[in-house]
Amino acid sequence: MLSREATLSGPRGQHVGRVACVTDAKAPRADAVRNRARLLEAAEAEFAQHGMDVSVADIAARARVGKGTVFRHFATKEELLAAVVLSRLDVLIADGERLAETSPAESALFDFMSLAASQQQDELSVLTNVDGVNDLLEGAQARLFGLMERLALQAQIAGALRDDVTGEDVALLICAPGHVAGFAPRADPELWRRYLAIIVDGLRPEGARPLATPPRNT
Amino acid sequence: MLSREATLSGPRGQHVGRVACVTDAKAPRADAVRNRARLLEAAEAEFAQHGMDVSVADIAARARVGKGTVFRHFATKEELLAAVVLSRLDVLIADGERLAETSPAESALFDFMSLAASQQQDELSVLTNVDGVNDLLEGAQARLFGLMERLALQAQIAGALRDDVTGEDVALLICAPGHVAGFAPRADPELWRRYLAIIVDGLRPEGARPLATPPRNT
DNA sequence: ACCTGAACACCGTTCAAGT
DNA sequence: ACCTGAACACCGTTCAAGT
Repeated sequence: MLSREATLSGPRGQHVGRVACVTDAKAPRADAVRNRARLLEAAEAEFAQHGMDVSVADIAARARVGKGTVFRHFATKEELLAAVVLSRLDVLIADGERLAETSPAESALFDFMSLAASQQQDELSVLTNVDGVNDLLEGAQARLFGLMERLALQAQIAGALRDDVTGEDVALLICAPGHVAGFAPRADPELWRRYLAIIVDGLRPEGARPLATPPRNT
Repeated sequence: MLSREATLSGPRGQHVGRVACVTDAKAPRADAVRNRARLLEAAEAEFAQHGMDVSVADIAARARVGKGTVFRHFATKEELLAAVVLSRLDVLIADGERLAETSPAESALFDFMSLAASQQQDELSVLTNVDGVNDLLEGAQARLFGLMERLALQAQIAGALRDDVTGEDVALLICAPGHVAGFAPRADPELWRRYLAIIVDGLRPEGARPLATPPRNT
């Protein structure tokens, strides 16, 4: 067998950010980890409330640290947002993986779509728009797409999902309901469910008509 | 049902911005109208290229006017964007009104959705997000929703559209394909067609399942 | 090693001075 | 009436000085 990659095939790739092994780099200082955690918490709250418009000064103030500290932990304001999104995405994916095993095959996919859409996840938008160098995000995206692929296949076998769509298709479509419903000025905050239902109907095999445009990787 | 369609069926609402009638306000100076036109043209090009990130300085430079002139014509950078979007939306709506009369009843709606989505219209996002006081936008939005109501009704009578969706539903959903496809890093620029097709399948009567959440005005 | 706030650069917006 | 660029305020980011 290939023993070169033995390190990779270990039980569960724990992904602790950087590979901080025993003899590797020195551990970060205590106040550093505390400040980082505070920043993430403050940023999540502020971003949720005011969107991308909050000043980093406000976030720093809420976290009780100096402005400069923000940039010691995160290269840029966008990267801070990305970190927040990433952490939320992590728990979402974990929930999805649980669903994939516990929920009945023909509903797990749609249950997950509903769960994901419910958190107004423009997450994916951040994931792909901060674009470029950030490998953390690439990883999370890949992991999400993997999960979706699994859920999609499962649903297709159960006859609940049309055969001509991919996991990536479904993953991308998750963003639509929240985005679309956000345009209705002062509407029922549950309006997104309406559009998710319509999209799901479009994903079911019953009314499916052949798709002209191919997915990403044919 | 909204029966105020009568006002819409007039001979082309020309919409010249403000109602500049004969005895009304004095006509604007010649250089003012020229500069306004230049600004709109420059802004359209720059926004299309760099998105909301362009500096107003760049736009002013391209239009060959001073920075201050921008704010004499448009209260804010966002309002300038809104004006650009509004003008594009005007021609889109005109095209749609033509479609409503010439195209066969069962395809006019979907043809229009395709047309609208093809111009990566995040237009609506601007329409509703600049929010508040801007009455020009309210007007355009109302006009668009009116058109969609007409197209939707037509399609429903022809049996091409499920009965439980409104014109507003369809109008909002138009934004989804472009938005969603934008998340796929370097994909086929025609990918939006794929998601439009799926959404349209969800809008057809064949596979429709009852919607739990009601539309805006019941 | 990490924290901090003063300093810098940039950009949206305002305004006094011009025509 | 409208144009203009200098000036202002604000904010993301950097950095020298502290511990």
